[in-house]
Amino acid sequence: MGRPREFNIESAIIAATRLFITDGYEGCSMDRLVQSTGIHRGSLYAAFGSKRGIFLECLRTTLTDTADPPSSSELLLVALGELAARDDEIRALCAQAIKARGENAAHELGIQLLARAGLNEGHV
Amino acid sequence: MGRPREFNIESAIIAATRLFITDGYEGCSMDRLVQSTGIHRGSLYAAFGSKRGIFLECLRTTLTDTADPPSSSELLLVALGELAARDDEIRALCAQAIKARGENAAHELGIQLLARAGLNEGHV
DNA sequence: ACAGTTAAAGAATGAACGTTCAAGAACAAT
DNA sequence: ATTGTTCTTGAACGTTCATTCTTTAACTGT
Repeated sequence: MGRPREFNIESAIIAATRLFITDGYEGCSMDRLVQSTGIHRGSLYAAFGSKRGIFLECLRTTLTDTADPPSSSELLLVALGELAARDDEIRALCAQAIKARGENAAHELGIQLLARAGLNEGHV
Repeated sequence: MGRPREFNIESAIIAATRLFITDGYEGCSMDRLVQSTGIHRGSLYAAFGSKRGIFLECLRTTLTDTADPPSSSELLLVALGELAARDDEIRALCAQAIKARGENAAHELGIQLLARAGLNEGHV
């Protein structure tokens, strides 16, 4: 029933995740999301409801699907830095992920924060 | 020569710093900066040149004036999370501050990141 | 063939953004 | 008193933002 969906929602999430990681949440516009996912505005809104909805789905997928913590930390970093303080649902997701990381979660996040900022060990 | 400046530039920096810390860089609009510093648009632009100029001055002041690292870490966190990767001048300032913090800079930043996100030890 | 339903497509919407500008006000120097 | 300079003030600018809406296309069931 109805016209079939032409885009793959999973690859859209992957593309959006990549963009959120490189540009941050506020730094990433819907225009860029439309452009980089290859999915049109209306379709994105029909599928996710809002920009926040897209991010939420990316975060959920990343945190549950990704086996090794380091690679899922990048989006977690964005969530913690820009969204968690003001968004209960996102904060809860973050809290859960951090608890799962155990003792040195803070240390690893700090390292990743520096790496993301372009401040790797030694070379300024 | 000329009309004397009526506002105190240092207290403007303090007010702006507070706002940047609570709202982040992108999350803090010029409207709110105008409102919370009590200085009018034109005057802010005359004094700092741009929104980035305001932030840069806040960061410089915070990093050099503040004796204890923890309290200056909050703005550093904002700089690292939103600006450093794309802004050479800000990245250089951050690099210097981090070098000065020594070995466990990353660990302390991670802790502060979690605190800022509202994820303090234990209570979710 | 024809409803009925769902997706694609992108123009349109209004609010919010950072920034600039023109007018007036307050001072020093002549 | 006049000129030159600097600051104040807030309206206005063009752009970009997230979101909505309308139209058209593609499919299923009758």
